[in-house]
Amino acid sequence: MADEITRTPIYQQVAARLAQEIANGTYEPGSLLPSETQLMERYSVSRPTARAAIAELRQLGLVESQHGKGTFVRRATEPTVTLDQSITRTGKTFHAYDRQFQETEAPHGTRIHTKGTTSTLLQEPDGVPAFAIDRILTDPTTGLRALHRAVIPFDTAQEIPDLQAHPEAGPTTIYAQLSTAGHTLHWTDDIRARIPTPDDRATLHAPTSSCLLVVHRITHGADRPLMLETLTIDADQAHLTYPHTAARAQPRRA
Amino acid sequence: MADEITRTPIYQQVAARLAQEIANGTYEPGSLLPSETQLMERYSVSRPTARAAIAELRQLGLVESQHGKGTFVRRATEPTVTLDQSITRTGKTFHAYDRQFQETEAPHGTRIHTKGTTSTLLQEPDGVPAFAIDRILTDPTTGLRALHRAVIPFDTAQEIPDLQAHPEAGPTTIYAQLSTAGHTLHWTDDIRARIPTPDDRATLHAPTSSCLLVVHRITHGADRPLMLETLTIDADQAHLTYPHTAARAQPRRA
DNA sequence: TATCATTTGTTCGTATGTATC
DNA sequence: CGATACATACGAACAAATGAT
Repeated sequence: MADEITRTPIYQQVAARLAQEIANGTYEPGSLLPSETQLMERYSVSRPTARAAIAELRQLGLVESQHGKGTFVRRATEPTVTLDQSITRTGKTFHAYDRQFQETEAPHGTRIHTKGTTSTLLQEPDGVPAFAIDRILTDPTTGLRALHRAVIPFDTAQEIPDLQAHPEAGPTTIYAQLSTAGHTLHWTDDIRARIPTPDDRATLHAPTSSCLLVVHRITHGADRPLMLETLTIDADQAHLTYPHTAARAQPRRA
Repeated sequence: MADEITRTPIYQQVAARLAQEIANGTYEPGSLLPSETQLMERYSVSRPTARAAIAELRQLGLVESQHGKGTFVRRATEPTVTLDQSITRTGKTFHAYDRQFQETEAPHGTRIHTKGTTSTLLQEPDGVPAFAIDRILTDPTTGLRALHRAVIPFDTAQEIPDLQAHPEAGPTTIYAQLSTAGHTLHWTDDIRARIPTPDDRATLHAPTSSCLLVVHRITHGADRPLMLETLTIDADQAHLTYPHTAARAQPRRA
């Protein structure tokens, strides 16, 4: 690289140049990037440097390497699955995003004590006993997998016999139970994003995923949070939509 | 590493072990991880292997390296800034998240032709002429920076003299203008997450950021999309909240 | 089926640059 | 200035996956 003065590392210069060539179409989506050996010759760098440049592109999500085959330019991949996050009701029946998913495995319930973010979102101290029900949801048309966890404090479950007997019911079923028990429900969705752990990638079957969207949905009664749902999806494959309107401004609760 | 049989790479074994020791508190948040030289001795590996292990932890967001000082265990960092994404109005005045931000620089307007995701979200073909107004917003209490881009098709601007004269007005101002022009407004937020480019990191002043949250907000009139806003923030520092209630289920527009 | 060339993955060794204290 | 630490860069070797011969 003809750059002796600036302090930009060589591998970043190579990466930047390759990124530009991908952007302008020199290397087309789906095509093979030059092999490490070829990059060594072309840019007069060592193999570790060529590898570092490719690693940079991988981290940016521009390319994908396959052992024994080569490094491919990733196709610009817009998230395809749209998750409408609005909740609707018709009479006593609630509808939410879980309607578009199938359960591939039986839900797995455990008893936990809340802590950390869970406690914060439920506005409870740490150590409150609760049911935790984990599910793997699958979108049948695309194969997208999502992780769903529902956390139901014992306090909430105790009010409602049906809920206590079957905490592993689906969220919309629980909404209906809470509603018929006299609660006026509203929700707060809390949306974050984070890097997947290797475990996340395995359970979501998304080995190349780069970011996860995490939606915490808190179901509120009139005075306090009643349950917490957490939905985790691959941000490369799915995105969220929220239809909404302007509400009349009102004095906020403390 | 006493592992001659399994095919797990050594650097991943070291990384997994360090990750566990970080999780169980052997290495406390904020403390210094053993240096590369120490890791070489402790695990009987070479420097590149020790470095690869640390790189793995960096990618998982568990540690942060500082040139000349060492590698530190990152404090478990919950996003601190909460962006309430609801829109409220009092009379003719609209309020949105932009109320909690300051503009550090003057907005930068250009004329563009829509393409790609922008066209899709505006439900227009590619090549439609539009104003694009870019802003850098700053939360004064925390220093969080956010990127904001408003895309206003000429079709929308032409209806409204004030808007055409000053397309660089803030979103809530534009909502008011559209509303007084007779439009009944509603919004659809489209939420995605992606890895930051080096440019993103620079403009957001978030060199260690791992994921970005991207919110596309489409302002709809009665029949068609009127404008598109895009808000980009560091997911490590901020999260979004959407308060909502169950709407009556209604037949959907095609 | 077996072999071989190609390609990426892993691991070692070593040297130099540069930031920090 | 020197010691320590991470960053960059080169060279070399072998392993493992892939596809073609």
